[in-house]
Amino acid sequence: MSSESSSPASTQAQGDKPSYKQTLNLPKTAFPMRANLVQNEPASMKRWDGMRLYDTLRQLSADERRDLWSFHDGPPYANGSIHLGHLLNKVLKDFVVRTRTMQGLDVPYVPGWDCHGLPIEHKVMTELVESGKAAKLDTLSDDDRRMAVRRECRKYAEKFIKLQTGQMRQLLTVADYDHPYLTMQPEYEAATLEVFANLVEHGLVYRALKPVHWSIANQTALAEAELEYYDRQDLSVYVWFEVEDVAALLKAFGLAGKDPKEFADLKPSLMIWTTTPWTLPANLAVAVHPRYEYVLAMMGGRPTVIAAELYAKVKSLREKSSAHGAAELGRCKGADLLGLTYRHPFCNRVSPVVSAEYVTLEDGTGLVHTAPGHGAEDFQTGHANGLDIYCPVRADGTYDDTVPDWLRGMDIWKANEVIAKRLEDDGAMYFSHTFTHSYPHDWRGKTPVIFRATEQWFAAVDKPRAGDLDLRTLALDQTRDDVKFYPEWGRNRMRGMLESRPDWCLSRQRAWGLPIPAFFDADGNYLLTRRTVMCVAEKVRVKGSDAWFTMSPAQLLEGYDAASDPDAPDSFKAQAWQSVGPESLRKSSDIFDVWFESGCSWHAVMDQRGQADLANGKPVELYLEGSDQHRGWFQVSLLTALGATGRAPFKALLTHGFTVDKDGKKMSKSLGNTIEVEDLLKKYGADVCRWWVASINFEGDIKVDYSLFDVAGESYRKVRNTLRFLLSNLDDYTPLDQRETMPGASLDAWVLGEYNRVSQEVRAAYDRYDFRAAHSTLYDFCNDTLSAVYLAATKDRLYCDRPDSMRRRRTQRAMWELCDGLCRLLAPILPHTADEAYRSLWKVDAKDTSRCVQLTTYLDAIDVSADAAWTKVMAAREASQQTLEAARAAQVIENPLDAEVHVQDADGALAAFATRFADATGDSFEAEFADLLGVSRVKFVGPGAARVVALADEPRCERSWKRDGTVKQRSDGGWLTDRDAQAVGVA
RNA sequence: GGGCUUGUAGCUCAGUUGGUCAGAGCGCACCGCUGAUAACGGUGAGGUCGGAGGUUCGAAUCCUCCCAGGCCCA
Repeated sequence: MSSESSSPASTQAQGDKPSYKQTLNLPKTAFPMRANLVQNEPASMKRWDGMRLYDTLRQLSADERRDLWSFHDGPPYANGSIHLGHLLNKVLKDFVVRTRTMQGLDVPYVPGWDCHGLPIEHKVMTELVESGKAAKLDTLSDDDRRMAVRRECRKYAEKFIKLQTGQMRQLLTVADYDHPYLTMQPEYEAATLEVFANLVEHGLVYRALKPVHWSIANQTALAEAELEYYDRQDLSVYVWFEVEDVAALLKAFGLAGKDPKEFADLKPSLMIWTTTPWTLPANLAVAVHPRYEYVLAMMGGRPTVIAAELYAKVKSLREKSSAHGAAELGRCKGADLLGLTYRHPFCNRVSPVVSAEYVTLEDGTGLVHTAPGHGAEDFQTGHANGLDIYCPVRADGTYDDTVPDWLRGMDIWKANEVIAKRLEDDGAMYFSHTFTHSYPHDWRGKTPVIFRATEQWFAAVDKPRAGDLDLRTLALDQTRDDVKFYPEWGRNRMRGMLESRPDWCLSRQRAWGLPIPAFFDADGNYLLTRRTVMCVAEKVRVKGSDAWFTMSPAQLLEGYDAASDPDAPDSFKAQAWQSVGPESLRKSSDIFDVWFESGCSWHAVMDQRGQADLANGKPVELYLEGSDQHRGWFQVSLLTALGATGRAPFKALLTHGFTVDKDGKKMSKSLGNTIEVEDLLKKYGADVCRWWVASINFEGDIKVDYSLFDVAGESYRKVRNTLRFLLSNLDDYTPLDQRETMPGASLDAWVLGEYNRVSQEVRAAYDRYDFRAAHSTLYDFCNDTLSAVYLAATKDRLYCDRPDSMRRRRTQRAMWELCDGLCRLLAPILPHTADEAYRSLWKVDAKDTSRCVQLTTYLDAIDVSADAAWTKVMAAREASQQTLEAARAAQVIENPLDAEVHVQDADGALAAFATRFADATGDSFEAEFADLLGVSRVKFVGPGAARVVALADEPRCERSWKRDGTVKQRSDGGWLTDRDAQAVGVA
């Protein structure tokens, strides 16, 4: 308009351009648009540390007598840097702690580490070997050597605990990092022994043979991780085991017509195959697969039982003729062979055919030589069939005296040939040849390893606990009825694992761990009672488990008297022993399986620190770990607690899935698809990483890719900008102590009502650990309800109204509540950003620690009652947006402020509401609706009359850019609406 | 090989007990704003719900099998 350039207003403004800009209340805030998380999060951390946030929360809880809500951290292994799984796990735990804390509960969180165990010891031993120190250690006494290794292991664990603590703190987790629990702490070790003492008392601990990997060269047991596989030449033998009960054999193959006596002269036999002939003296059974098919066929002149599928293959090893079929006498299923018996080819005994599912048809004969003392599967089969765990091989790799005399004292490797020769001579060898295969070797000595049964300590799963049910039944009962599972399918999964788990082998033959406090006398009898364990526990509580290695049996048992211990074996009570005393005892050299230690944390941490009291029926509220812990920590914790107290240590179990790459594949260093936590933190900052965690469905596999963090970053920025916009419009606002009530007809009441609903939804989602739902509800609220609707609609009044107009102040009050409430709802997920915004809201400076969102609780519901008509208003708004968009597409208008929209008000509800609105607020509802659409004017019209009218010909307010029909030239020469004229103070 | 589990638009996910359940957000495309501006607003296109059978009047939703993943065992 030509008149604009000549108006006084324009000349009063700067230079030649007309402007009312400096008369507006434009947004202003110190809260930056760009978060700069990587740079700014450390400052938040420092501030929280300075105010001792964790301790302050505990103090606050004590002062306010908050209810305790106990949460228990499962200990990660003190080895290496934290990985994505840790990030996910620790952040989820932090969500739980923070959401419950903001609810007004007392939620202490003690982080822990699993410190003992093979991975560390192995790593330390490797370093000692490489540096040449290991050889020196081997010259020391057993106790001294172990102590030396243990010292190195402790240093190693401490180093990584420190490293991981720093990394976990970078994730902005709130925890008692000054007082973590470590499974190698004396008080933890002592408490572990206390639990063990209870298990011993309840008769659940026993000693039995079990095959382990054994290094003959070092006379020590080895773990899987200590094996290295190299090629080795061995003798592969196919051996006949002559059937004892020929009649039963004939019956199994449906050959009842044959005469057993006559048939027996043909020496009908089972054909087995093995690559370790030296284990044959320990053979106690032959295993078949119950569903496979077996044939009885002539091989090498004997009626031979062999898997149907392997018959031709094995027969061709020795017999070149192709007419195999003619030699077949009968067929049956493996199940039909069960219970048959055979004579050992050179030991004087008869053994049975048993069933085993692991029998395969890839190699051998389908009939598996089973030596329960010399193989893991053999052991299980032996157990299942009540066989002895027979192991005639001594620690030095020679046979003991239970084998035939021609083998006694012989080295097992030499025995391979001797046994083969004997089988040949006796006509029991069908075929043999040397072949090369991959075979496990000792990582240190590079010598071949064998499976050898050794005495181990076990916890019985099926034995009745004194005066009670057995652990398996107890565990199944409690996981069926008493424990909650998130997600629910965890129940089924864990119960399935409980149903099939074998007895728990508690012992390991290592140095870096908690010793099993058993004593042996010269005859091999052991002393292990509740009292002896408690006696040792006292020493351990003072000196740590090193005491076991530095103290003598007499010192360790000081204060213990076998004679008065009702549980002590008679041999230890006997007069003769009493005169010799504990000094004559030998200390056990076994340590506990590390799972036993971590499985005792409910007592060692939660009981001891007063956060739970299982014996008196106060278990922990929640354990939260990856779903692998259904078999791991959850299960071992359950078993130790049931064994010691009869009760489950937790009320609920929450599991998350595992991180996979963007294609859903497992992450591994060898595939090169791993992503480092350090890199994510450096690139995105903790709050964005946490925002990402909150966005995922953690129950299943979790895809991880940088692009997903980019998305999380974008989404974070939207929320941040909403907070920023709220803050920037509150710059000139101070909340009044007394809250006025919002007129229910006002838009502000509507948005606060929406906030109340969202707040309730978010808190309910937090309650059920549905962080994803909370995340998306918060996100949608910021974007949709606030950014697109409320903030867009109120911009005009905030900028253009008189600063202290009632309408503007009312909106500012609503915005204050929104900002305050949002900060608190966001705080569990975005601790840094929420606190940054919260502090900005209160305008406290960097050093000021008087305000901290983490010390608040969620805002109570705001006392408003929005007019029910707002639902219709918002629907009409959406419909009108379509009308507007169509007009824009038809080029009726470009800028919405050039438009008057005729809004369809079919039932007159809007018009009716307009009256209530005007009465309550003193403002025009048409103008309010125009703001909701971002247009200049609105009219309510009847059905079918919705349209857009262009207002380009009407004068435009130079201040608010509206064409609301009141624009005219004012006393200062500017063209203004009535409202703007009043705001500027011109007539 | 077994137990549990996952597979819905390019991406992340909603879809209670089978019947407007084919949805949301991001991304993308187009438009607007330029007084939230390394921002903001509006509109739109996109999927035979891993595959194949089956039950049913009707299935993403129940059953069977298969394919591709994950955890734990063997």
